[in-house]
Amino acid sequence: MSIDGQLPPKTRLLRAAAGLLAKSGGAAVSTRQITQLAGVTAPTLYHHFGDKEGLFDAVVAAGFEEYVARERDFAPSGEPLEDIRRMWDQHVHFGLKQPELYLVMFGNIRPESRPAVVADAEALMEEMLNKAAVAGQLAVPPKEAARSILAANVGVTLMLITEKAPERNLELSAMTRDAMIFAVSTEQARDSGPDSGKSPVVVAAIALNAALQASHSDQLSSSELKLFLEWLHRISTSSTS
Amino acid sequence: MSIDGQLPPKTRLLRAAAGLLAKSGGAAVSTRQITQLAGVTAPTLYHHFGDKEGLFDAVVAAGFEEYVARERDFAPSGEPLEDIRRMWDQHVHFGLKQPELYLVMFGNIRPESRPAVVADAEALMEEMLNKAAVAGQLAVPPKEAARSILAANVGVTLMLITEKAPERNLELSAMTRDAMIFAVSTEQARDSGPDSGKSPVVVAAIALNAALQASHSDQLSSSELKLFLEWLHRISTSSTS
DNA sequence: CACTTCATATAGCGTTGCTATAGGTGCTAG
DNA sequence: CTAGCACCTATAGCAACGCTATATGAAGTG
Repeated sequence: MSIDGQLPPKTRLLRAAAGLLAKSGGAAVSTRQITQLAGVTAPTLYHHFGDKEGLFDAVVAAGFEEYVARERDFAPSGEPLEDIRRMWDQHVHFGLKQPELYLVMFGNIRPESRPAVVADAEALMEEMLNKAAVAGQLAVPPKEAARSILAANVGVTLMLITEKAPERNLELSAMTRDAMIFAVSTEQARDSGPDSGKSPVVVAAIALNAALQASHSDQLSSSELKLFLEWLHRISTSSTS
Repeated sequence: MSIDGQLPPKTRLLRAAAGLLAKSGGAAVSTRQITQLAGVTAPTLYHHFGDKEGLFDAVVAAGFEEYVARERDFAPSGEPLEDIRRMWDQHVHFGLKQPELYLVMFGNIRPESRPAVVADAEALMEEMLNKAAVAGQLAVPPKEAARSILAANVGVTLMLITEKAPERNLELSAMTRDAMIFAVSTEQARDSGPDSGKSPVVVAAIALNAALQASHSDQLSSSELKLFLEWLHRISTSSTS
């Protein structure tokens, strides 16, 4: 059960901590557990890492290296904004694959103390956004864009982590991702139209009715569609308000 | 320094915990600090609240009540989307004004365990988005929109909390907020290129869906309605390939 | 060999969340 | 008035925590 080999104690501590952190299911991991698994006593830990957080930072640094490395390998596509998209997805993927490690990195939030790893992640994203800016695809300063996107990215990942695996809906991520990228990009050609009005059930039903007839949606079979339209007609001719 | 008056110990514990939590600057607050300030001994705490987390949950519940109350008071403006905007801002404001309380509510993340308060906040936002959906202003199902917006909202707030107060840039919040709201709304793509945005069918279906759930129309029997809603759901979640 | 330096161990401090047990307090029943 | 009962609170202390003062061993250098 212990981590032996003739590896130096420092390495054994790192592996023990990473292993326990990965298996613990988010529960707290004590220094005693770590030192015991590493086959080492307490002072050794504090000699090498200062304190518990120092150890965790070291573990996180290793995890982040892996994260960044995968990031950079994939980087060189022609489209900077497409790279950002992939960066977002890998961020989420990393968080869901190693939730405990991710939470040590991004979930350990305290006021006025920003973990170094956040700044690193921000720098990485900013660097990529810079390319987009050079290409004239950015409508916002890269720094602000990076912070904004990263904030949303972390928020989404944290929310997905709190969900039980089977229920996870990655659509949430994709949608938020595209919203953020679209918002900072220059491709928007918005034109706020004169909208309005309230549409109660009847109006909505009428709109749907018209829209359905005009488009060839294949979400419903023809027999289903027929019955659907009949009900729709019933609703839209009723006088609810 | 102690909380006296002749208030019952349960109340004193709540106030002591809330007070310490607010002042502690994010540092951990111990049960001994709390019980001492409340002028009470340990077993009293555990008799009333079960454990430390139970106490904090109670404090959070109170804080959330305040949060929701302020929310609802401001709610009734004409424009649902404007209400969402204000909701976002109040969320951020609440987080920055009481960071410690906010972190207990939203920052205490663990895998597979979603705090009840998150679900409540999500429900509150979904409720508001429903109004927007009824008005035909939503291009996405309210549930998904709520989760997405809330995720980004929490992410931004957490990021702002980690910054030291003087450096806080609320532009980050405003920008992310508008990006998310814009993304779920129908105001985009009104003049519309080929593949920009959802088709009218989808928008109408979403609006009708929300409207039907809001007003109990009796034009359809319950079994018919069930099937009808199922089809509607199929349409409104279809991608605009 | 003496001396320094680095690395690990022994033992224990102070604090944490929590609890087994017992004692008070106020109520209703006889 | 007293007996019993349910509720609430206190005394005292356990096990686990992060961490450290101090000591011992090993390795290299003059």
